[in-house]
Amino acid sequence: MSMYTTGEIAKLSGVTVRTVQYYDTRGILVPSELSEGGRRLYSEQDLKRMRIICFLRDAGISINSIGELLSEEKPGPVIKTLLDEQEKLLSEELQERKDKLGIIEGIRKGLRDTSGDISIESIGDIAHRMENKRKMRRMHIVMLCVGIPNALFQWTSIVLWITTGIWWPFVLWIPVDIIVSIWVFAYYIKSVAYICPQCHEIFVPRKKEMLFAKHTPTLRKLTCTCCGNHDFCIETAREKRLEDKS
Amino acid sequence: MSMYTTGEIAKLSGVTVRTVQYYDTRGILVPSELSEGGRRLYSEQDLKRMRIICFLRDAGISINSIGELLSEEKPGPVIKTLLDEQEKLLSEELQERKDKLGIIEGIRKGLRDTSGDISIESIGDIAHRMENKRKMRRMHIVMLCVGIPNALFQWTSIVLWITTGIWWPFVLWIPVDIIVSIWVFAYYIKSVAYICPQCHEIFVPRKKEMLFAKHTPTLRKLTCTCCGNHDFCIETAREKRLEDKS
DNA sequence: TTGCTCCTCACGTCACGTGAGGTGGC
DNA sequence: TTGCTCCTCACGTCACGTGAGGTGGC
Repeated sequence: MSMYTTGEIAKLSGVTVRTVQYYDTRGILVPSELSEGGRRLYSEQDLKRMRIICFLRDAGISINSIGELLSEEKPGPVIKTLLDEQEKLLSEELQERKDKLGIIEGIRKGLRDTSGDISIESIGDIAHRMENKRKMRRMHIVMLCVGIPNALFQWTSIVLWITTGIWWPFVLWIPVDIIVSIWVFAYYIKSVAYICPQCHEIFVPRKKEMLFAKHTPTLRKLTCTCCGNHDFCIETAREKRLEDKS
Repeated sequence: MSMYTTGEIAKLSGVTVRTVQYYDTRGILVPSELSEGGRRLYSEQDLKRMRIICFLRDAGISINSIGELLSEEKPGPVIKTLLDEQEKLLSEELQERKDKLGIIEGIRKGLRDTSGDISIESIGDIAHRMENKRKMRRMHIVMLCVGIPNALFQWTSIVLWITTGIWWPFVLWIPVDIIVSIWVFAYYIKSVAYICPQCHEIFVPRKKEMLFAKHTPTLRKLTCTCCGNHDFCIETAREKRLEDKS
């Protein structure tokens, strides 16, 4: 029977000689013969095994796992768990790359918006704006998830009252509505801070002032706790360090 | 000015103490002070730098590249090439995961079709069938890419002849059509082999026999060059080792 | 004899994680 | 004094790649 040398096995299975040698030292594909001069000689069976190893490797399964799998008498259950684990891992890694690509897109956008020279600080600003956007989006989602069901129930109860004359669901819901509204407002107050346009400090305003201040979706007219300036301030997500102070 | 310890910097930027120490030894974030006892002390500036480092790291940029970027006076062009490279790398890695997930799906399907116990050989069979499918698909694509334009031109010239009486494009195309047809057939013959249902050997039939043999899209009635059996044989992609023999 | 292939060390990769054994600072 | 935090080695990770220096086989 003709035997294959290391180089032949490598070429036939599309790997380097070094890889074939490595699989030998790892005990995953030991040549079935050795020549007198100590050279590795592989049989047709070995080639088939090598093909299977490469196939599983192409699915991203580790050499250790392939070794265990191949030494198993009944590989059925082992391979199934292995595939499950591998699929989970790959899906996570896939999502990770997507997230990273998203960050890169964000940096690109931020750089386009940057006027003048790009400095290290401007990268920091981009990072801050992106982080802020992410946090604010999360906050808005939480508020909507609580607020919308509440509003829906309220409207439904009003419609019910008008169309059928059943009034008690509306009345019963009033205290719940008040509690939910207070919670949403408290959550909102606790989650944001403002950037003073005068001194650029990030500050947390007093709750009472915030409640009655003029505002747009992203600005609010407040008195800076740092420099005392009274003007429209940019809303931003509150950092953990500031949370202790409030 | 208050300074941060290693642990504080770590907590504020969401990494481990070990990572902060590592960035110091790598020279990427050297603490601006050391206490008398040799402990690292970080300034507010250091924290900002750390945030930028973490941000770029989250985009998957290597520590080396971040180091180079931060030591640059005008980081504009450097960051742009870095982002391009990183995007390319991530896209490749993304595709790689997708391919691996595809292989896992293929193994799953193959295992469902496997009757009886799952053995190492059955994994080999699945690998072989998948590899075969891939190669056959590639072959079919090449054939279609050549065949369809040729057929289209031929039909167009016929339509032209019938509707306007201009006959010469059709006549001129006849020799081209013959050459293309021969090439497609030669390519097809060169790309396939057949599995004998009797002896399970993969063989390459004689060209003449193949040309006139009865066939379906996946089967062809041939004489096995190994055992002489004459029956419908399964079409499969030809391996490189067999190509030399033909 | 001359290329070519193959052999075995032994070290490098990348961004940290994990002890071990010792010490600073409240 | 007692925890807690921090310090510096030093080794491990994963699947090989890359020389170096030597040798088998045509």
